Amino acid sequence: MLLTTKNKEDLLTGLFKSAKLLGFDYFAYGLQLAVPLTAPKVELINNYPDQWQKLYQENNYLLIDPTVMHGTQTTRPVVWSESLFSDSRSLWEDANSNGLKYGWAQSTYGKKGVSGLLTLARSDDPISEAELIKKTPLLVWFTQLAHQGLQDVFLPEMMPQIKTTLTSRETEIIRWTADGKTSYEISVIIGIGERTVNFHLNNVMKKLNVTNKTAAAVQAVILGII
Amino acid sequence: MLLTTKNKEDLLTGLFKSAKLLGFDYFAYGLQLAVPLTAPKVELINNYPDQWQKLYQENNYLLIDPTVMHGTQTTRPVVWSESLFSDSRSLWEDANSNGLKYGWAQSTYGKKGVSGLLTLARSDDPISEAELIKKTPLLVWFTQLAHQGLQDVFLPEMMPQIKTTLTSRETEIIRWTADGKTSYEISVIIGIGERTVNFHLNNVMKKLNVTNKTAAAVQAVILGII
DNA sequence: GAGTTAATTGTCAGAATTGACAGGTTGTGC
DNA sequence: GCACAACCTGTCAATTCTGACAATTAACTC
Repeated sequence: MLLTTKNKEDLLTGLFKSAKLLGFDYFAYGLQLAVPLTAPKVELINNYPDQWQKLYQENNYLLIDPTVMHGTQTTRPVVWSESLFSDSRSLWEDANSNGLKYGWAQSTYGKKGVSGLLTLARSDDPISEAELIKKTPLLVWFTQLAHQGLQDVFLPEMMPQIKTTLTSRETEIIRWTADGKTSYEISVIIGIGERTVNFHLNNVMKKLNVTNKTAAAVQAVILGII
Repeated sequence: MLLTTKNKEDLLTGLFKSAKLLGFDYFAYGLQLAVPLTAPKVELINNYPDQWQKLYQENNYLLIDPTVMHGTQTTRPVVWSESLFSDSRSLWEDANSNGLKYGWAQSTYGKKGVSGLLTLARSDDPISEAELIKKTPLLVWFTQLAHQGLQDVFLPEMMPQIKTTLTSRETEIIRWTADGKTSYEISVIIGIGERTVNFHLNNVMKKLNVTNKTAAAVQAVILGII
């Protein structure tokens, strides 16, 4: 499996092909960021039938998808089943009628609040216990590889802030700010003018593309800068 | 191993005893919080000789301890060795002369920015490759149990904020705040008076024991409230 | 019905932040 | 020597936040 490419097309082709080799016609991956907190960005990548993709989006199935719920709770793999979808019958039935009958999903949590959910599915041939026992290690490994690869490709464009670097003074000041100190207090603590503190804070806000200290501090924490 | 007690004394006694059973005279555990960001709280628990504890603290060895450095980078276990301590000779020599010669350490990352580092050490009998192969699974398991137990006991008193719960309105408002919205903007978004937004923000700040929005939003993110 | 929790709104003064105008210093690498 | 990055400082107006004084309404539990 050659998943080391940084090229988007090649990566996706490789993933779809690998999914096929693992016995699944469909490959789907959802990448979710922690930000913005009030409406986290989500990117969906898959080779599902167009009609199903459309249905899924129109009905906002993402919000009630039990495999997504499961993935936010734990990184343990889960196999699609009648009971799993008991609280979302319409989703289950629509999926079935679009040829999505048997599936396997696992989520991953990364740094910087990034989480991913990989799903493999097919129309025929239920997933047996024996198949699971045999393939689980491969599937888990595949999940890791896919997560890594897709994150590398999609994260920079989904989260441009990720590339920001702060100078040492900026880091120092945003850290104190995150602890709740005012500009004046920080100026006393590190022995510079209050005006200078605000100057640095301003630069941090520009770099992180936000309009106030609060958002800057939160971003810095989420990005792991401080 | 009975590590299910919530009683501090019993837990420590149990841990020390278990360490002994695993072949180590000394048990040490460091618990570090993410907050305050500028001076993260640290709690050290161990049964090292008093003199060594004193030395360690006086010389601020925590800041240059290579096992600590390693633990912040990765959760892979590490065995004490001459080369590991090559950049901190005095620490290594002082440890040796206090009977701390052979050791094993592993860190763990938990939720809410909590991380722990468990160390097992002894004076005699080097840790052989064979011993490692045989004991690693046990040691890793022990680390998990110790981390869980110690976190349960020490976290509430180290991090009283952890018990805070916000009402749904408060959560909603602090989330928008963390995204950088002003009180007025939030009042428009959710359709209430600006005064009311500030009232709720005030309550959040009181609950989290901070004095401004910025610190409140950062706390909320770190605590996983939003 | 009494007590509790959550949510809402009012006013106002003092403090802090934000954005926009610039300009000067220090150290590093080519 | 010169470009460049990082750091430091100045003023000022408009906006925003913080803390302190309360008070009312709705929903739920006992």
